[in-house]
Amino acid sequence: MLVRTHSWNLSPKEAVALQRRLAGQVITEDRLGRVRFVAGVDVGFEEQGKITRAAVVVLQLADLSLVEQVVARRPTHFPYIPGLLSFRECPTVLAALEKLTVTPNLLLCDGQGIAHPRRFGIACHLGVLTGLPSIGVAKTRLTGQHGPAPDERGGWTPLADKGETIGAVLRTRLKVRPVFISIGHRISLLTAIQYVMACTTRYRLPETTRLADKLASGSKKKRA
DNA sequence: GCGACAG
DNA sequence: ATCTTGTCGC
Repeated sequence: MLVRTHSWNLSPKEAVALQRRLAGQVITEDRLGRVRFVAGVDVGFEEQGKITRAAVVVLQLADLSLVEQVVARRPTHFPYIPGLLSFRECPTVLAALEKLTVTPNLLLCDGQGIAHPRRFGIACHLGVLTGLPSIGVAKTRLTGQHGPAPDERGGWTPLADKGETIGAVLRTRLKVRPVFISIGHRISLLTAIQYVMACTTRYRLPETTRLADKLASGSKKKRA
């Protein structure tokens, strides 16, 4: 598939300025058609961090069966700085997305969407650059406050910051720590929660994320 | 100044 | 994220 892009050779200050500008392009309401293919995106590292490895898997939403999987590797060019994660991971993820022959209708990203200091986490960045609806699925919190999430599967409580709801703390399974869901692009929070649950079967994380994670980090020499 | 801090 | 073995609990 084709993707938009921009310079990635930026200083942290320039990156922050770009986030403030691109944040204005995020669409926070449902603007997605029928969702048939859902993609999962994840990133891993090789050579002690020297190489960034991005994996994208495309599943058929109906039965969560694997339709396509691609991997891309690039030299790591930006450090990990809380709030600027996308500048470290996007270039390689975009390279992987360009290899896809099937265009997904929705992107589930590993990290935050608008639940970010400048409301522009990696899910927003990937959504805006691809033009695809996207959702941020993070394992831990970056910013915002919240109460306890309900115990039952599918239960959630708002993640708030400065008076606004920026996401949901969602219990995907009974007795497991909740995940942090937030809007990436072209989708509402309620719809995002429904798709995340639709992609989650017997584990805490959605199948898209699990398969992408396996491809991004577990194929070189780890688990048997 | 101090504490927080996606992956 | 990554470096790393066994171990506690459902």
